[in-house]
Amino acid sequence: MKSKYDLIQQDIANKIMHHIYPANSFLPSESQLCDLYGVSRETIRKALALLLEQGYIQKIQGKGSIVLDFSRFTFPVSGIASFKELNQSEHMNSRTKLIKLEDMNVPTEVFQLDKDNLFPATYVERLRIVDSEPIVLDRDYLLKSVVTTLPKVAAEDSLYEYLEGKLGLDIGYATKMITVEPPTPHQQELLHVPDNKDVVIVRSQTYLSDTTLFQFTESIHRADKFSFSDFARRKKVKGSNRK
Amino acid sequence: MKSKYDLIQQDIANKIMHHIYPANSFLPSESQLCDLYGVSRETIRKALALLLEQGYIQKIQGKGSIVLDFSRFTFPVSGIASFKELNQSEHMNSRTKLIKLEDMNVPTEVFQLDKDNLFPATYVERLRIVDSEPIVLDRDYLLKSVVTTLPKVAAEDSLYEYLEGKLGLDIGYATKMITVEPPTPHQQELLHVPDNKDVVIVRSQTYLSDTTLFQFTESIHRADKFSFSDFARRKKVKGSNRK
DNA sequence: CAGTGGTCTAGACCACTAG
DNA sequence: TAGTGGTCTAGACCACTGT
Repeated sequence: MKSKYDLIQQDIANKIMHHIYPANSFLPSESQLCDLYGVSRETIRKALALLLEQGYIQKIQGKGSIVLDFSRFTFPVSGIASFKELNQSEHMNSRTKLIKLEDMNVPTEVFQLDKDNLFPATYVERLRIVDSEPIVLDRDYLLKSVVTTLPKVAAEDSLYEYLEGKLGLDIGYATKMITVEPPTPHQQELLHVPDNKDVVIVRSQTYLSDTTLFQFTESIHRADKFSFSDFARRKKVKGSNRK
Repeated sequence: MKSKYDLIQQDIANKIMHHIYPANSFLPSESQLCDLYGVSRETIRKALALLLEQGYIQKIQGKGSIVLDFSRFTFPVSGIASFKELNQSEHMNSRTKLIKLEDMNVPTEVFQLDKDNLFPATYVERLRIVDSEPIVLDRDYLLKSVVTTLPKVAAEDSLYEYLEGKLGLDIGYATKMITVEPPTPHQQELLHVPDNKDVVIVRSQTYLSDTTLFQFTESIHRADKFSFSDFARRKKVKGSNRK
C-alpha cells in the first residue's frame, strides 16, 4: 500500500545513493520525470518535496534540482529511529543487555510532570554495547494504558519491532530534549564513566499517530561516544520578508 | 510576495497560538477551510502540511486535524536561527562581545577537510552573555569567496541580519554535528568552565540556496547551560512495511 | 451511510534563468 | 525566447472513521 510519490521518492533516492544521479548534477526536469514515471507533475513534485526535506536535493527556480552530496554520511540521528534500526543500517557489532524490567510509575520530577497525575508504566532499562564498550543506557517507560504487557523477549530484542509489528501500534511523533548532566552512581558504573565526567541525556516523549501519549524515555549517553547529526533548512522568521 | 498557502498557514498558526483553535480540539475540516479561505483543497492541504511538519497539528484520516499543545514551549533550536533571532523571541537579557575579527583559513583538522584545499575566510569570534553569564562562544568562518568584507559593526550586531539584509544572501540549509569535548584553555577561561568539565560543541556548515558553501561555525556551549529541543516525526524505515 | 483526510490528474498561469 | 520550477484550480476516486 505505497503511494506513487512514495515509490518515486524511493527510486530517486536509491539512484542518488548509487550515484546514478551523481552529486552536484541536475536531476531530470520535472516534466521529464513526469514522462519517465508516467504520472502528473504534482505527483513528481510531492516526491521531490520529500527528497528536499531529507537533504537529498536542492531545488533552484528556473534551473533545476541539484543532487547534494552528504545525505549518506550524516545519517539522521534526529527523527525517530530505534537502536536496532540504526544498527542494521550501520552494521555495527553491537548487542543489548536487559538490566531491569518491572512495573513503575513514570517519575514525575525527571519529566517535569504534575505530581498528582500518575502514569502507571512498564519500566525497561537496557544497556547498549558496541564493540564490547557500553555506550548508551536506555530507560523506557511504556504507559500501561497503551501497552498492558511487555514480554521479556521483546524487551531484549527491539521494543519498536514489538510495538509496531506485534501490537500494531502506529507511532506518530516525539518531542526530545538534550542536556548534559552528572551521572548517578548506577549510571557511572554501568557506562564506565570516568570520575567527574558528565553524561549526555536525551529525554523524549513519544506519541501515537492518534495523539495518545504512550512512552517516556531517558537515553543516557557516554559523552565521549555521543554524536548527533542534523540537516536543517533555513526558516524565514515570520514578518522578516521585505520582498 | 507570499503564496496563499503560506498566508493560510500563518493565519492558522496564529489562531492556534492565540487559542482560537484550542489544544486537543479539531480544526475545521479541509472542505470547510476551503470555503473559509476561498481556495482549492490542495492549497489548504499545503498549508496543513506545513503545520504538520512544524508540530502544530496531527492529522488523522477519517477524523480530522487535531491541534497539538506543545509547539509553543519547545522552541526550535533545531532549524537555522541566529542568536539574535532566538533572543528576540525569548526576550532574554543578553549581549554579544566581539573577541576577534581577522582573516584566516578555515582550520582543516577541526572540520575534517582536505589539507590541500584551503578556504580563505573572515574569522569572527564572539562571546554570548546572558544575565552577565558567558554561555556560548561562537567561532564563525565566512568564506572570502562569498563574503569579501565584514564590517566590525555587523559582527557586533547580527551576522545573519547583515548577510541576508545588507548583502542579500539567500541562506538555504546547513549540516550540524553535536559533540562533547574538553575545552581549550582559552575557551575554559572565556566561558568560566570549571576544571575537568567538558563543553558542548555544535559544528555546522552552512550553504546558500544555490548550494554554495559559505560558512563554517563552531559554537562552544557551557555544558550546564546547554539544551537542545526537537520535534520529530516517525519515519518508517525503508522496506519495513508489510501492509 | 455521510464525512473525513489521502492520492492523483490535466491544465493553467506565473517567476526565474539562460542563451 | 524556451525551459525550468512555483502556485493554484476543479474535479475525481479511494481509504478510513463514525453512526
